[in-house]
Amino acid sequence: MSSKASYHHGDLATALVNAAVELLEEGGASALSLRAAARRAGVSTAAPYRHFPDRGALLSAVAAVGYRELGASLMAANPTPSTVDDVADIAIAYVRFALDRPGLFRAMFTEQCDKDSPDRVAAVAMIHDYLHTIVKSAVPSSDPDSMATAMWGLVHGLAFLHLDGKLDASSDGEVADRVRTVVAAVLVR
Amino acid sequence: MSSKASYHHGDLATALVNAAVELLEEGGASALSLRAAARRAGVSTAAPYRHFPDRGALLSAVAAVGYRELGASLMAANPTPSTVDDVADIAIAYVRFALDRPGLFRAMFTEQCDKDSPDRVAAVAMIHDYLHTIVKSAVPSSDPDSMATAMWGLVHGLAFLHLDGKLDASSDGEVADRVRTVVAAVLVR
DNA sequence: TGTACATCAGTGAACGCGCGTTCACTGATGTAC
DNA sequence: TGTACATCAGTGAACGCGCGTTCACTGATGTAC
Repeated sequence: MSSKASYHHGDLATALVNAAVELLEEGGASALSLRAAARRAGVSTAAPYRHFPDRGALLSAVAAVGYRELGASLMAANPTPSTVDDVADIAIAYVRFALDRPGLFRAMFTEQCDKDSPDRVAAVAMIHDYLHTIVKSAVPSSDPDSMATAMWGLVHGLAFLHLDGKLDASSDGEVADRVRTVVAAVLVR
Repeated sequence: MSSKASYHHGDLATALVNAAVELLEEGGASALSLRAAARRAGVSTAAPYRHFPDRGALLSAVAAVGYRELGASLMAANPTPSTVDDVADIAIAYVRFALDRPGLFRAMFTEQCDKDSPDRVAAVAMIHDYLHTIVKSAVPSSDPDSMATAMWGLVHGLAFLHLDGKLDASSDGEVADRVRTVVAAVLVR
């Protein structure tokens, strides 16, 4: 943001995280390295170590950003869900996020999870609680906790199966239809 | 098997795949390399290239083995499922496979899928069909296709959420209970 | 049954690569007086 | 307002590493006659 081409960067930590997210989106999970992020941020190889103790710390920061953005996507899809169809909107948004930003999505879930990072834990909890609230309000059930976990498992699994080519993801519309149908099959009773 | 310590190995291709699976199970997805597999098979760095054109080919072979073993685990869990509880047995077996062999499971799903490998495609289809048959016979539904996809998505998602620490996987018994409860919440109607 | 030879499956050395991380350093910043 | 100095955030060169892949090679195998 502050485009001062000075010796001091200004906000290298943020710039590195942004760079890392871009790398993830362009080149997949394997494209993320401290060196590549530094390169993209226009800074020397050693500079990141002023802000992150090691590679894992950068990765945690990136994952935290990912969780926040996933949360925002879900809420944007349908701010006040009250029917099964509303819930399906959110399910579709979850799968879409994975397909639109596969590198980021994989980094969030596939890499080792350091329990240490409070940012990360909080972000995960937020998503879980959100799904919980939604399911509770839109899907009356005798066991809403299990229903919420089922919902998370279901959308998460559908996301990965599409991402990994086990379910056809070539048409956005078909993916959306499939997710909606599947969610309906499970929730409508 | 043929323990001839000769110049010619006998069945290097198989030995390399086995070595790769072991590496995956011991060190996770990052531990799999052509060089490491060669090392473990007791063979020179260049030898694998007599049997696999490149790293990806080895990976595909490994994935194919994984699919076959996953299929076997599912069938062993409950050969003739006819009730929702029987289906839950199979769901538990799916999640357990992921937790018991995380490296292999990740390699099967997380790595790039070359559509070329017929072994791989066939193995995936087999699992899909199997779940399909099970769900159809044990869970009457107006839309059995969607129900089968839901089932796959659900168990796949639960597997990854446990694997990545989003759901507590520290107790085998609790995991099994959770999976059973969630499956019941979705299937019982 | 014995020998010549093509083929196959290994060897080992080398290539270039990008990586994470450390080091002594230096330029910029901001605070105390 | 001006200056001395501590602190902070960079630099750039270097370390050792394991990787995928290629190369010219050689030992073992099996087939034709």
